[in-house]
Amino acid sequence: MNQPESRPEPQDDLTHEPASGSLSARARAAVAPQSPYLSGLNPEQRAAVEATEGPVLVLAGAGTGKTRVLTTRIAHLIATGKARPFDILAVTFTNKAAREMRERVASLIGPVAEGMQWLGTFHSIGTKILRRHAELVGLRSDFTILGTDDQLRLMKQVLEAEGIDEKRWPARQLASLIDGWKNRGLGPAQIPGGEAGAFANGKGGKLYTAYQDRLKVLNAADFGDLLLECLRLWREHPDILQQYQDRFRYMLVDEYQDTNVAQYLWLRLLAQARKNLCCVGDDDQSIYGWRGAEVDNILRFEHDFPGATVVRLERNYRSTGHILAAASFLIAKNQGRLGKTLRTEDEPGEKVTITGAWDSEDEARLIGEEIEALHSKRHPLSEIAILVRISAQMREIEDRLANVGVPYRVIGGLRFYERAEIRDALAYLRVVNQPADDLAFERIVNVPKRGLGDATIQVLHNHARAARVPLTEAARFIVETDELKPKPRGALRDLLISFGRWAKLSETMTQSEVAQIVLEESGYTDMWQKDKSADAAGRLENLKELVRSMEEFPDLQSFLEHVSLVMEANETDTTERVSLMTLHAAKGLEFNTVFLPGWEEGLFPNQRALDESGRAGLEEERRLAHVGLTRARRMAKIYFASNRRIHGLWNSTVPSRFVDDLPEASVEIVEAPANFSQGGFGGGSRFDRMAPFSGSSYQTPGWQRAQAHRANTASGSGYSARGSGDRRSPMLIEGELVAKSTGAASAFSVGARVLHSKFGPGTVEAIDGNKLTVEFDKAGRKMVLDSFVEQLG
DNA sequence: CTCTACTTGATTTTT
DNA sequence: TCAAGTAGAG
Repeated sequence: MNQPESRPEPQDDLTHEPASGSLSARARAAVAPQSPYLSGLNPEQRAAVEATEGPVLVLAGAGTGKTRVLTTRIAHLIATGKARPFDILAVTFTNKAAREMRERVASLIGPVAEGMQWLGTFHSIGTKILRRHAELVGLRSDFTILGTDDQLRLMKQVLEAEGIDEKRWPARQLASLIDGWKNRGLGPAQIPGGEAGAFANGKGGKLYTAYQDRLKVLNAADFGDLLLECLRLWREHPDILQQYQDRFRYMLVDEYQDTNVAQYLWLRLLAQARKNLCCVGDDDQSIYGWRGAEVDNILRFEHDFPGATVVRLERNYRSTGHILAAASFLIAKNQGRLGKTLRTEDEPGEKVTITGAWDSEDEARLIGEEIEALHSKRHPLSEIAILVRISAQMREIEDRLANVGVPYRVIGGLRFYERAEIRDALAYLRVVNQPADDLAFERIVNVPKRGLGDATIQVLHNHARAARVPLTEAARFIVETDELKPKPRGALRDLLISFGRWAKLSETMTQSEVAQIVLEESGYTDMWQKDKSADAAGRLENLKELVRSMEEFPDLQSFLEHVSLVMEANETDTTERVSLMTLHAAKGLEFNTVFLPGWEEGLFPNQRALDESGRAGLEEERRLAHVGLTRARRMAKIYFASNRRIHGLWNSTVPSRFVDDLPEASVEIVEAPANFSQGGFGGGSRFDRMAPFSGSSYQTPGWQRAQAHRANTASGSGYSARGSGDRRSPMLIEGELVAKSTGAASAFSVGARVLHSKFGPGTVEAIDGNKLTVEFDKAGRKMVLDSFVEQLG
């Protein structure tokens, strides 16, 4: 929700039966035939919009007008009188998507869209429902929504109370375990026997129960609860479920491939009665399996909802031919998919380019130069994006862009409300608003430093637990005793007095005035003003922004609600900048030109994804590659580096297998310009003469070998340019290695002892073509090209 | 209680 | 490499 909870709702909300035969409805239906909103749709889109009754699955490939279908469908339901705005449940994953949907519906049907009170994220709608029936799930209607940091703090308390060593069994791990259960819709009583014992010698289940109990005591819910408790509510109170089934005459879900089991169950319960459920998604863009999303939900749809209408949107309106061909060819390698074939009527356009760099620094340099060139040809910087697999790749690119003076902006990272200063400020306000909010109190009791450290907190906890009262109350008691030393005792008393005073103020002043005063008097603003680190100024700015934004809300309560679910940085920055973000953050966006660095085995596909999830992991990585490519409208530029520093060590790398998954006809290999400025040999000097890419197939082993060779040349000259003491002449190495890797199979065998020029001696563990997995004595396990090592002995 | 020196370990992230 | 989080001194 992007508006405060106080929006007026019709009183008859849950009981009034919509009169589908009413005069007004019939009148609106009569207008429908002219419906201008349908005119621009292609036949498939139109089918998806007009199939209003029964279950509908819209498989919407990238750039096929998914949002358009969704919003037009809503407009259609309303305009034809089939539903009133508040009869429609429309769920998204992000607030941004919800906001955009609301705006676009409004642009189609006008301010009537304002009446769509059930348009929002799963979590905001879950919250709304829970607040109405909070008592039935053991909460009060003003329950607090916990962020991840509060969650972790609470988790630590639970571990401590159970006497579990937090070093051996980290709270983080418990948190992800419990999150996993919640994602699967499992309450403490429902976790499978084997899994309950997965943590702290069989205490997993017990800890989950204890955690849930603590949440209830604190009158709090974490994000998972916002859905899970709805499920419990509906299962235990079928009459309430029925109210909502009646209420939501039509249901729409965006990004259905991202739903987890809990969300699926949530939707299924609601849709059971009327079955007017329309899910829009793209199995090829499912990239959140690691946080509980079940691609299966979309693959299973027809089975779960028999008789479902399935509409495929395959006409792409975004990308040119070659880009689309590359993306489609790539994703076709995946097994577990429903299968779509994207097509475009656009021109073929430019081929997807693949550029090899010597190392990551060189890669950043090449990208920087390319951007400068585009910029000088008046390509807008705001239409350029650099999409990386992991955020660690960003630094080097940022450095380079900053160096050459290309303005950029990093998208993603911490949300506004996740920043420490915002969470701190909110914690103060939470305690003012609700003195029993232990988690908030604990967060700020010693921020800024007041001399109230672990020891004091421990005393407070003991008292609070013994007397079964909140920390603030325990504190009030303790300052009257002499249990604490004079210094902390005085500090604690002062703090309590302040909180009393602020609470009084909040009765008469507006919440932003109160916030201003609280931040001043607590010394919090002072703390950052004294801080001389680079980001202190920004933090103060954020605090100001927080206070300012509070003015829009009727009261503190509704502000806190808004902020825990919705708040984000306001992006008013309109300057021309290149966007830098992770591939995950890029989903749903599009740019004229997209740079895709780091296409190397291990990095992308990410080794860890492969290790942890095997083929499923690989396919998700491939979908990520597909998402990356389909962000581009006119140009997609892939890069790989032959050497990359990982965890501080230089690794030699091989190009990603995804490069080989691309269709040759839509791809162009670009020879990176020689890097004279670094005094190197120029990775391609010899290479150029050999012209290995002029041949027919770059997908053959021959191309692989060429890459191997290339990697060699690059590292050889690269290292000698760095003067790192490579005694052998690069040219000589080249000769050796070419000879070595020309053979069909690797010259090495598993168990062989080898020597690598960078990593030293090691043992070959596995062989995959010319790629060796070697366990190095010092450097650990690495994947290297066979051409990089010498046989020992 | 706080500050500094050290160990440790390291994707992707919305709500 | 480098950031975050912990252990021990002041």
